[in-house]
Amino acid sequence: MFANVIVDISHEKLDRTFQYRVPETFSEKVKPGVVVEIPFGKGNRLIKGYVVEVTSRAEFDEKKMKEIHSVSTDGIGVESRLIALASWIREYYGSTMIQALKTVLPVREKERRKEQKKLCLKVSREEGEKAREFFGQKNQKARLRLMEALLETEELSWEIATKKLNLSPALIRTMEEKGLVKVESSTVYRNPIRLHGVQQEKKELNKEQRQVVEGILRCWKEDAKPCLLHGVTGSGKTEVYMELIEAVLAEGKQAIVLIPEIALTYQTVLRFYRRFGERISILNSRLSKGERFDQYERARTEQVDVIIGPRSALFAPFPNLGLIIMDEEHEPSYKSESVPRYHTREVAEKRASLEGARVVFGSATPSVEAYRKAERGEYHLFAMKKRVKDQPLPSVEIVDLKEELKEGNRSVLSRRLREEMALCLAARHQMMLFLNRRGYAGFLSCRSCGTVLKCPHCDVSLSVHSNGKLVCHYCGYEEPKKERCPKCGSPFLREFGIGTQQVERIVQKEFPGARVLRMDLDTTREKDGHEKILEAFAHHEADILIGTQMIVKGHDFPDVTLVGVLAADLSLHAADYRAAERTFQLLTQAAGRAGRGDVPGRVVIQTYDPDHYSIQASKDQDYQMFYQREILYRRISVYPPEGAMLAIHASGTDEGYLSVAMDYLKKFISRFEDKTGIGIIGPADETIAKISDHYRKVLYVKHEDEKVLTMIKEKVEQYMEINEGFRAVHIQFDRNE
DNA sequence: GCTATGTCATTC
DNA sequence: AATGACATAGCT
Repeated sequence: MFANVIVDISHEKLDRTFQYRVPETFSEKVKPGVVVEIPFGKGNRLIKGYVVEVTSRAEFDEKKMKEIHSVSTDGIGVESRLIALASWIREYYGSTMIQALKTVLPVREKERRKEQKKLCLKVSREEGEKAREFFGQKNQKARLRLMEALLETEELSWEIATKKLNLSPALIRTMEEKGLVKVESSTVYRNPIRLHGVQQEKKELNKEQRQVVEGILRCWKEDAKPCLLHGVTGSGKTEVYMELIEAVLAEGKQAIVLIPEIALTYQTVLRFYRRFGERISILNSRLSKGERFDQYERARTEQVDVIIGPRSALFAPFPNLGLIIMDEEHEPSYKSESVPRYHTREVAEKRASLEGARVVFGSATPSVEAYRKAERGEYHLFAMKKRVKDQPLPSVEIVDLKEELKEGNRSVLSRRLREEMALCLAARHQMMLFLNRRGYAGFLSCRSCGTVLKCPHCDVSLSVHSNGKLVCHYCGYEEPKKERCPKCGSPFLREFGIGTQQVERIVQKEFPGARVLRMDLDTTREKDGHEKILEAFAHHEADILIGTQMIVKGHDFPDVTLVGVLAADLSLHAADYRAAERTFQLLTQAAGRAGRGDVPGRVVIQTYDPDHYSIQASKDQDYQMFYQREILYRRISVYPPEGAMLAIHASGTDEGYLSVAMDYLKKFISRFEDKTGIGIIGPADETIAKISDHYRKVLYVKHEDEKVLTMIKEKVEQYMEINEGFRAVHIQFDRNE
């Protein structure tokens, strides 16, 4: 039996596993996550390491392999539990162990500890000067350098000594043995940003919130199942979370609060500070690697006991984790976009079960996956149906754009929406116009021959920017806007599709007096741009906010009484089985932005497909109706959660080669078809068949049981490893996408 | 030929 | 990161 071990030394070159033989006597104790002592390097010095994988296959010359020296008894720390989690991530999502470890044990890189080691003079100045002269006479340059530096600055950091003065560790040690210098190590934490003088306060819960809190606490006593809290926007889920956190802290345990990156606003953070003061730490993308590491360190040493942050906060190394809260559980940003492509919901559940912690998922529009589990009794379900201040839910109106077109209105603004906008402006209220679409600009197409201008490196059309350039959103390729069609030379190039920029122009023209703010990739590129715009809007510096997805999340704007969704079905036509779900969630959320103050809100949804169930359901804010239709669709097509999917994404620079490789892969997988009853779809081009000159194809494997897919994934990994032909093809796995 | 120092590859 | 192997400069 062999164990793959990562060594406890932070250096890039050692950032991989080493294989050791497991002596018979330890074979019981050695498993992923266990801390072991191993002989390492030429001197076989004993160092600590973490077992990452136990295998019967020797991946290294057995004659040269060393044995594990001993199994550490105190090896049940946080790290080992996180490594066990990484091991599961590797197996389930498909990645190398290193990739999994990197997501789970963040930044164990260079900036591990700052100014950890220092050198200083151990003898008096006179003796030091004597020594300096002695080394000078004997022409011992390195020793001379060290003495000179120490006589000058008194204290010398390890880094400067080894890098700048080019002193070897061996030399420093001999100097230490001679009793001339002293090596001190200390840990310095960088100070995180703090909010001072914030009054701690606690809000009284209303009856509905009270009931939910009590219900969840009761469930915790009975079993370890996660709880799903389905509460309409504005029902005060955050207060419930805080109450639950309080209960967990009272037991001497710690809590993690996960929120989508985009919702991590100053407002949210402030609310948590008010309640938990110094005991809380915030992780966000603005922290440097070092600062981030310090936050984790503060968690490990229990200087804080609540951490709030986006998906990476899930891996906070709390020694006694009691609760994981995942707000807006349905948010797509919880799915990692890089390998391992884990979903935070699944990993949170896994971590909780490994560490005996509780999980609470919350959402106004739960994901179909989570709701299905609640329906099956795998989660406890709680509902909050009322808004906190008893505000009525906004009234929603659907406008059929086909009708508008028939009556000769070709503008992006329907007559109904324009009326409402005029009323809203007259009342000095605010409104949000929501363009349900990623990206923004339209594309150029030739009216004579129909050619669409495309990126030469990617299979997407080029977007028209206001600066007069054509830009590719996938690889960044740019070219000046063409006057003539490159194919037929016709000067009649037309811009298709609309983006926020165009909407802004139209609104300005239609309502010249209104102050308009636009929020999209262009206006938020600068640091904090996102927050600044929302802040400005909150301070009533504008009447109309135009934007994409990003404006419907987070902030609370009490003066917003009108929300307009310009083209609700845009997200409906994505080539993705979750399109209807995304649309429903976005519309419900957008609608939830209206009427958070005293004046009831109004919502106008424009669409070409007014009868679609996800649009109808969002009109009445009827989650049940949406869910019933959607789960039926998933069941019929065997999509998750009514079946599991494994996507095998492949890319390569040679299209023909890639195509052949995928056919081979399909043939290989087909061998398991009869035995397991898996379904294979594809191979097919990805939605975007080429990005940055890399062709992309995808193969889907379906089965009711996810374990079968894990097995298939494992087989494919092995097959590719043996098969030389797959060298030029890059493969990534994805679960349930 | 010896020592102090610098450079480099290696770590299961 | 830390170590030993090896190369090289400057000395007796």
